[in-house]
Amino acid sequence: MTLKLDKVNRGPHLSTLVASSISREIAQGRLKPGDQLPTEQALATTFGVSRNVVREAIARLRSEGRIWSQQGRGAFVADATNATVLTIDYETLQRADSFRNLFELRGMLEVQIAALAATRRSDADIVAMEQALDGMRMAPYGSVAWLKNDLGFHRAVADATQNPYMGQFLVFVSERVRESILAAGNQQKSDDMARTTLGEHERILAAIKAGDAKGASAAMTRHLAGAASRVGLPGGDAEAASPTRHSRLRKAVRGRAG
Amino acid sequence: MTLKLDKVNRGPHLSTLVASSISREIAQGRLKPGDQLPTEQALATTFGVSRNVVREAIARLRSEGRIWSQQGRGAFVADATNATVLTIDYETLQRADSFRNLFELRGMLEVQIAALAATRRSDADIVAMEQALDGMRMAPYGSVAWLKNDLGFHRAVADATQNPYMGQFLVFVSERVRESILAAGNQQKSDDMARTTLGEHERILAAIKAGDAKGASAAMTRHLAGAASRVGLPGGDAEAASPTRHSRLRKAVRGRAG
DNA sequence: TCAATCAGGGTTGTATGATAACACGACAAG
DNA sequence: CTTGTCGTGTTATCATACAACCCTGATTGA
Repeated sequence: MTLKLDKVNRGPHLSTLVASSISREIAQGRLKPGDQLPTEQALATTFGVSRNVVREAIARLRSEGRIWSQQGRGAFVADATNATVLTIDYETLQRADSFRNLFELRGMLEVQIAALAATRRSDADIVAMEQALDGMRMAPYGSVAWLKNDLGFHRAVADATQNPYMGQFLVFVSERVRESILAAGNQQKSDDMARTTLGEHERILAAIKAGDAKGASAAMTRHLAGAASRVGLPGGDAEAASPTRHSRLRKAVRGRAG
Repeated sequence: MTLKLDKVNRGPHLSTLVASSISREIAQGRLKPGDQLPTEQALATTFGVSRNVVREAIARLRSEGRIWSQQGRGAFVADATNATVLTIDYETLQRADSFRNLFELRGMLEVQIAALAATRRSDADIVAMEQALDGMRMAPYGSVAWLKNDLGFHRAVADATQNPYMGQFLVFVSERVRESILAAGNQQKSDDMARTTLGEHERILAAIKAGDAKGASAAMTRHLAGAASRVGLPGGDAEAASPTRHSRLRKAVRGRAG
């Protein structure tokens, strides 16, 4: 509760600043689970805002499961596991290792998603992937349309698992990865990259189309390694999360609908 | 915008009801991305609440990335990919296939997390796992303390990957799995289950301790298959997400090897 | 003594009105 | 056609008031 908000800072809403400020107090342990927050009035005066703004901030934290409040008593910090939403604040996203870690997590998900998609994909899923691929072919590399279709392809692969949470999680992680790339700001593009990336996508699609789970995850692993190197990351990390290292244990998974 | 809130309903906050109501409008497609929401005043009158309540609801939706607003213009529905937080509402959680899908996602994460943990774990990570295991041994099966230490063990494994997002995601998914179990309400417990579960954990720990990535993921796969059957799910589902999909191996494992 | 009741202050939940900041179109002046 | 101004509508914020509720402690009654 030390931060005094500066009115000159007129970027985000005041309630956002208050919320992230309280959030930081919790994350850094100055407010522990079970602790009672200062009263809304007290928060309003310490932050130099109206009680209304404080209430909007608290409503936000409450919806995230970070705090809970009871009329007549006050607001209290909730247990960490009570968090009902998963959020990565921009501050964390900017840390140097954030990109690497997020990329690793995404690789973990995506390599297995590709394998599962190969065994479960429907014809409609294939069509969605091909449409996204066409969208990438027509857009310039790195453009908004390109990125949109790139994400759309990966989303289509995830949806082919017939598990809606796969797509939800993958898109979330992928968006965070993209943001952390922007935060780092180190990216160069070339026509060669476009061709390479498209080829990687095509190989993924071919494997999924053929119902080849092993081939799909392998193609995805290669794609992620390539993507890693394209944004200046040693490609070995994506592979560490891939099942390729357990290849002896795996068998070719029988395809379903041909 | 058809719902008229009933004041008699005094469970959650009014802002929560308004937020979920608008949220539903978006989810069901009656409000599409780019659409402008009614003015705060209009929402207030249609919902029969004060403008203050509407603002708290909007603050919440804005923090979730579902809408964005600009002073002097209005509030607009954001693109689906703009979601800055990952949230699974209780309504979705109650659906019959939710548990199965979440369990599959968790398995995907956890099996690879186990392998990665085996190659990266520090001594402190091992200590944390052993502490959680001790906590499980002393608590009655299914008790709050037991569940807490169970989650603690899996969290310790995830933290052993030295990637903070692993634990963050795993805990989030695990909590949703637990909630969906509670929503389904089908669980029976026995002392035998406690012993079996503990044994599964011990084998995971042993493999991680030995730095055996292959063994760790295999042990985790077995554990998840066992956990699935304990909550009345065909164990094959967890296996579908694991890289050790191998029916012969599974047969050999059945009946507590090692 | 002990238990029940009640009054009071403090806190959150909600309502209401007002003002500032901003966006946008209409409209007149050049 | 361009530009500047103004009026209107909307969000962002402030300030105040009241209702609902919790907690505590005093009062009361047995």
